[in-house]
Formats: sequence, C-alpha cells, structure tokens
Amino acid sequence: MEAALRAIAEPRRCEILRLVRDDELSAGEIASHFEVTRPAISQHLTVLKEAGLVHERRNGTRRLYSVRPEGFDEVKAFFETFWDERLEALKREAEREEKKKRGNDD
Amino acid sequence: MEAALRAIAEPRRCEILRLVRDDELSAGEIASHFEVTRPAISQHLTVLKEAGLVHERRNGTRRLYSVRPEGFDEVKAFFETFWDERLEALKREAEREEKKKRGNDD
DNA sequence: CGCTAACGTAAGGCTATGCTTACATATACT
DNA sequence: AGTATATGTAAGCATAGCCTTACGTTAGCG
Repeated sequence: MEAALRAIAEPRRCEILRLVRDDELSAGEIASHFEVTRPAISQHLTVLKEAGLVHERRNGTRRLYSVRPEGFDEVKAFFETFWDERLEALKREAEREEKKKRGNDD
Repeated sequence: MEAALRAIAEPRRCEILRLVRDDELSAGEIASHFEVTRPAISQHLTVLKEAGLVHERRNGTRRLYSVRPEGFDEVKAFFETFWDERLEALKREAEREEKKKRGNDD
C-alpha cells in the first residue's frame, strides 16, 4: 500500500501511469515522452512495477508496460476503509454518549 | 493534489491522519503517540495542513487538529477521473476500430 | 509584569531519491 | 558468430525530506 502511494505521489511516475493507462507501451516509447534520460524512466518503471501498479510483458527485446488496475484497487480500498473505520468510531462514540446520558441524566 | 498524495504517502503522517480522523486532538496529544520529538510532529502537521488534509483550530495556547474530509475527496476524485478517462479512451479506441473495420473490410 | 505552558520556526545532520553517464544483458537479424 | 537494437543496472552527484536541538512566540495566570 505505502509503496503504491509513494509511487503515485511522484509527478513523473504519475504521468507514466497516465500514458500506460490507455495503451500498452514499450519502455522506449514511454521514455520518448519525457525530457529526462531513458535510464531514469527505466528506474521509474521498476518502482511502479514493484508497487504493483504496472504490468510488464516481454516481447523480443522490448518490454511492454500497461497499467495494473488491481494495484489501484488496493489504494482505493485503503481510502474506503479509512472512512468506514471513521464512521464506525463515530458510531461507537455516539452509543457511548447515549449510554452515559441514560446512566446519569445530567 | 500531488501535495496531498505525497503527504499521505509518508507513514508517520498517515498515522497522524488516523489519529485525527475520529477525534480532534491538540498538537501535544498527537505528538505523545509517537517516539519522535514534538517539533517533528509539528512539521508533519504543517505539511498535512498545507496539503488540505487537516484543519487547525486554535483554542488558547493550544492548536486542535482534525481531519478535513474535502482534502480526501479531492484525492478520491483523482482516482475516479483517472479511470473515467481511461474508459473514455478505450471507448474512442473501440469506435475507431469499428470504423476502420467497416471502412476496409479485411 | 514575570512566569509557565503549548506551540511553531530555524539551522544543521543524515538518509532517501531522482537524475546522469557509463556499462552490462539479451534478443533479433544477417 | 557478429552486429545492432532495446533495455536494465551500477556508480556517483545534487537535492529533498525527516529528524534533532536550540530558540522564538503567543496565551493564560499569579
């Protein structure tokens, strides 16, 4: 999870994700969209892959990258549960208040 | 947006967000939950505040922090539109394919 | 006022990270 | 086998980020 968030938080990687979101692109094609050198992009791709956000498929000497939706699902789930737990906590609090009120009616 | 993602991606800040998600806590109360020094937490709180993820309310000499749901909404919206745009792109691609197929029936 | 409590801010150290220039690897093609 | 193409990996540098200690600031209280 944390790896995925850190990976997405980097602007260049976020841009790469946009590129491979719609099309499956080779490392070279991806790199051609940026000003930085090819190795820099290669390193970003490694980070994204290890974070589970992209999928790598080899075809001959080329490596084709595409977005991996399951990785994003994980992040989305994090945000969902974050608020679910909040609601749970608020509900428990409300019940506690209710009980207190009934116990010693101040 | 990017600021919010970077802010959340940091483990300590993520933990802080969990703390102030359910309760409004003072800077000192938040700091007491961690091993690191109080100034370190203060700096994290500044980052979270500038990212729009927490709200600061002053009460006397204390500063009370609580989560700011709108900040999270922004991040959630990012993920939503990310996939919406993807679907749009896929749809356009499909239509292009369809047209091509009809044009020269190979 | 002077003092204390609860903070934020500044300056500096250390590590992580993003980038670059080499270099290594691996697949295809002749 | 020998060369070219597409790519990852290594080493090193510069900057950003997290932490600590020291100091500034603001609100309450005698």
